[in-house]
Amino acid sequence: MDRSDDIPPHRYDASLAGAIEAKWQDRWERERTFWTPNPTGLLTEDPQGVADRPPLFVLDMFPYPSGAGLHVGHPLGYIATDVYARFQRMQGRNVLHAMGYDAFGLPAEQYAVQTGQHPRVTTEANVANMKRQLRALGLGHDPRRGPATTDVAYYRWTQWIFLQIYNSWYDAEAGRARPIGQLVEELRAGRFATPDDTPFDDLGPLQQRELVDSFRLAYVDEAPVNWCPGLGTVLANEEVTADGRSERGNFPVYKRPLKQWKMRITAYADRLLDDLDLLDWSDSIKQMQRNWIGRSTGASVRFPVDGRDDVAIDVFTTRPDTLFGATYMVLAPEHPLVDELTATEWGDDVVGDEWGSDAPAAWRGVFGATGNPPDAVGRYREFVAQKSELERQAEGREKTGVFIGAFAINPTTGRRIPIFIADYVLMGYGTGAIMAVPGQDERDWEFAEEFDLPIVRTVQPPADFDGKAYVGDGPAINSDFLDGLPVAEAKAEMIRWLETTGHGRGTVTYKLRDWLFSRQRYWGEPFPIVYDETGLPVALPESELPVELPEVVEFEPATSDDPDALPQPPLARAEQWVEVELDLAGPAWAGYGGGRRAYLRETNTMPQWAGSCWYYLRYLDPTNEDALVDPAVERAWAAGARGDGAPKVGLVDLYVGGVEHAVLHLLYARFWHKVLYDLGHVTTIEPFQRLVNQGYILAAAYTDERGFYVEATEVEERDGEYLHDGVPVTREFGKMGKSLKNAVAPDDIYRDYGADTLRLYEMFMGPIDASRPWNTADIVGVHRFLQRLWRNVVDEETGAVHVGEAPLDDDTRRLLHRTIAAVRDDLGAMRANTAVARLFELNNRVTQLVAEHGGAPAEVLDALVRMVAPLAPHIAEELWERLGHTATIAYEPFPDPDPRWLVTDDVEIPVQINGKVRARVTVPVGADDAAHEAAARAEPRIAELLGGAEVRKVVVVPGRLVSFVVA
RNA sequence: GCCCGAGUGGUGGAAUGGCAGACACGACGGACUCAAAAUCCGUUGCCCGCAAGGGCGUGUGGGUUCGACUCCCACCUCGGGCACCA
Repeated sequence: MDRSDDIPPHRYDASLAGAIEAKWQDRWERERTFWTPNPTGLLTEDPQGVADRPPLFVLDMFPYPSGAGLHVGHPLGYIATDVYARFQRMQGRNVLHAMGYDAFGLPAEQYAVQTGQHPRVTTEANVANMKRQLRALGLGHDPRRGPATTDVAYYRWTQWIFLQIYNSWYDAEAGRARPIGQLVEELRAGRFATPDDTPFDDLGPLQQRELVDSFRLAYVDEAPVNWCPGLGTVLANEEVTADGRSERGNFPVYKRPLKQWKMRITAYADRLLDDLDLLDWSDSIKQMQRNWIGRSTGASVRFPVDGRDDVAIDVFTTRPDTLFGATYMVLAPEHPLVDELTATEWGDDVVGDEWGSDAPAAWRGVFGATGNPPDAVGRYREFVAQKSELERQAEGREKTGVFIGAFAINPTTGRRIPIFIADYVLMGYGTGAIMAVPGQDERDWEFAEEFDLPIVRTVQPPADFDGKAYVGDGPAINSDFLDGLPVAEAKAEMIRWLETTGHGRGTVTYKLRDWLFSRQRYWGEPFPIVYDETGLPVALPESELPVELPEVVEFEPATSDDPDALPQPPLARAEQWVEVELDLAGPAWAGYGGGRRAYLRETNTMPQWAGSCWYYLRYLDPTNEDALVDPAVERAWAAGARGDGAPKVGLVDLYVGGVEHAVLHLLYARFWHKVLYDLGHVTTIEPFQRLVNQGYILAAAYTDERGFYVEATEVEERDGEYLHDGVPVTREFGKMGKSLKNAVAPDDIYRDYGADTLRLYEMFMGPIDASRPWNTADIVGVHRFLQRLWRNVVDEETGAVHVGEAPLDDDTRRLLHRTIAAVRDDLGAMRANTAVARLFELNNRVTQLVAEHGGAPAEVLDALVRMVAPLAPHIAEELWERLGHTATIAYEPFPDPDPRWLVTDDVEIPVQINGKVRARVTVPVGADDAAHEAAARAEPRIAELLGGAEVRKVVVVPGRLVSFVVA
């Protein structure tokens, strides 16, 4: 017999779910259900009448529109925010929720390289496919507010923001960015040093420009950068892995000095660090940002060079208290002073090319075995340059280096101490030079042992200490005026001494480096920058925006295996675009511009992070052609309060996304937001008030005996063994995706169960911030719930609605109101998993009532359907309509619990004897302690167990428990 | 090495000082059925016991408390971040 004949015609199965879902998605679109009104501008239309409600901005980290489409891991966060946003709409908020696309970037470009098809074509096709997949989930987004970063109308404003940053400088004294014009005023007023102390207006135009450019928040710098020939582009520090490879593609990365754009994020280090305290983010993410910024407090100390009064070496140390124990110095191999200290000629003397009679052979080591100091330095630098980052790792911490023939003077002891170069000192941190204190630093100890250098303890280790360098606390020794002081006090005292004597001062250093901002790619935002005949950059005026990407034949930068290959951006090949004649009126102080002249365009493009740094701002006012965002619109959405009622400092109320952006996107976006704040374009000091990092969806992945992944869908389980084509394979769990061949497409789940089931399953799997393994077999549980819910309203055979047939008994009423209270709490706190469990319980009760009475009380069904609406909106809309309502349920009030039904007359509590539960008794609510104890003692089993024993103590927690302690 | 986070039934998980295992999957048993599917009902942490009942139990070991999955100390395992950062 054909099975389908047996299925009742009105059963909630995948095909009915599909029909219901399509119906409501169409209707939401047609009725503009999720259009969110702005107070002014082009988006004031208010079809749902919610403009006066308190605002709430809910945001997802927007997706990259990949050609592979979505798998069920992607929408986890989108469903969570949708549930939250829908819940808040039912709580009376005007909710802004939308979805754009982060569409610049490598994959589209690489695909274009392979196929010759323009990246815009594939990008747009991918965006369309992803929109279709997301629409099928029933996400309540305002469809007008989701730009793609590749839209010219969007990246015009990315370029505009770049100009704002370029035309700003950081006034450290004021603690904020200011327009570049105000810098010129300050320079004229003599606030900052000028070359040779020449008054600013007496400097030549070129010198003026160079001086001003050196202050800008976006600047061109020639410095060692991460050059990745395999990708043909340079990369930010954040995009390079610990083993010196590109995060994308895993190609080797080399440090090369190249002229590149940078952004002065380091100017904001303190604010980026300190303002974390104002944000509702997880401690782990805050900690990751703190570590990345890496603020260390200590001192900078100036060491004179022996025999040279024209040079001194500045070091940074976090342990100024150990200065008496500094027995040698180390410079980074590429430190600029090295050449000078080993120069064969300076002044009238010739000293630097001799080892000197007091240099033991051990100091010269293998690199200085023959020849003079310049030879040794040259050999060592060559040795270091050859080492890839990977080799450095593999060698571990083995110390290498060489004495350079010069000595410095320890300012506390007056003793001559030798100067070394070694690659354990990094040019990029602090001053690129250290004072070495082997007694209190493990690395210095190892180096001192290797090169037979003196070791002086300046902190007394405990008696039982048998290690080498002692890094703990203790009284200072061998340190003259510091002796006896604990570390913290000794630090403070030494800083006082340094500042009094002029040998140094207290100071702060950061691990954070300026952000490398240019890439040699095609598919990114062009810079609004041209170069004149001086080779210095000139910013285009706003009227020249947008600078559109030129058409090119080849999209690929030159890639290479050769670490010495040079970057060749694809835009450089668009010669007609690069060479441009413009009439640019420059500022008077710089003396350029005026009349049509030839310029060359910048051929680098911006990194993918540029567009994602500010997209949330554009969601506010996506069609505004006159401003990034209308100030009145920005103010309106910034006006909300935090959950606890305190004013918020971050614009976005709730931001949900993956933890992988902890130090990339989230740091860059905070930086841009703060610049925009300083310049008066936004009114909040932070972009994201509350951040939730959703976990990953994991899935079983299988490897064959060679270690290769096999298609997870083709693996069968037999007697606890996993077989692929009959061959045993090994199971592991990993993040769902293409690379592990374990992706599950949402389209398959829609087809078998419907989108509401998928939404509910993803929410029910576990807490939002935990990773959870996907298990298709578990989906039937939530699908059955929806079937039962459906059947509790609609007769499967006739399609008729049956409600009101059952009386509403007190137990059910109590369960109803307890459920309302719990679900409301859970959804407000983004604990959808437990909210779903509560709804299961209530629905199971309703199912019993329907079985007994042929229908459920209308009051219960009404509340149940409202509570289900945020989680499974399509079925809720359909049931709501069948229950006789005409308007969408999306803005219906979420049910309120009736406090009278949250309390009961009696409560059953446990009775413990010596901490073990021995019985339960029922006591009236509000009974006093004595009544509790009496009820407990009256319970036969307790009476028996207490028997003649001596009760030493009775603990009563009214309404919770009674606990006897017996001897 | 340093800094976070996690460890609870066969499985996903719930409980944040007060009845451990809510809810769900799976499994087992039953009703319906010629049969199966679907649906509905029941049982389901482990051990002893016919039962009443008892013992054990939240990674390991200790501690605080009348009472600990929850707080404290030490350790183990797994996951994440950083890593010669002076």
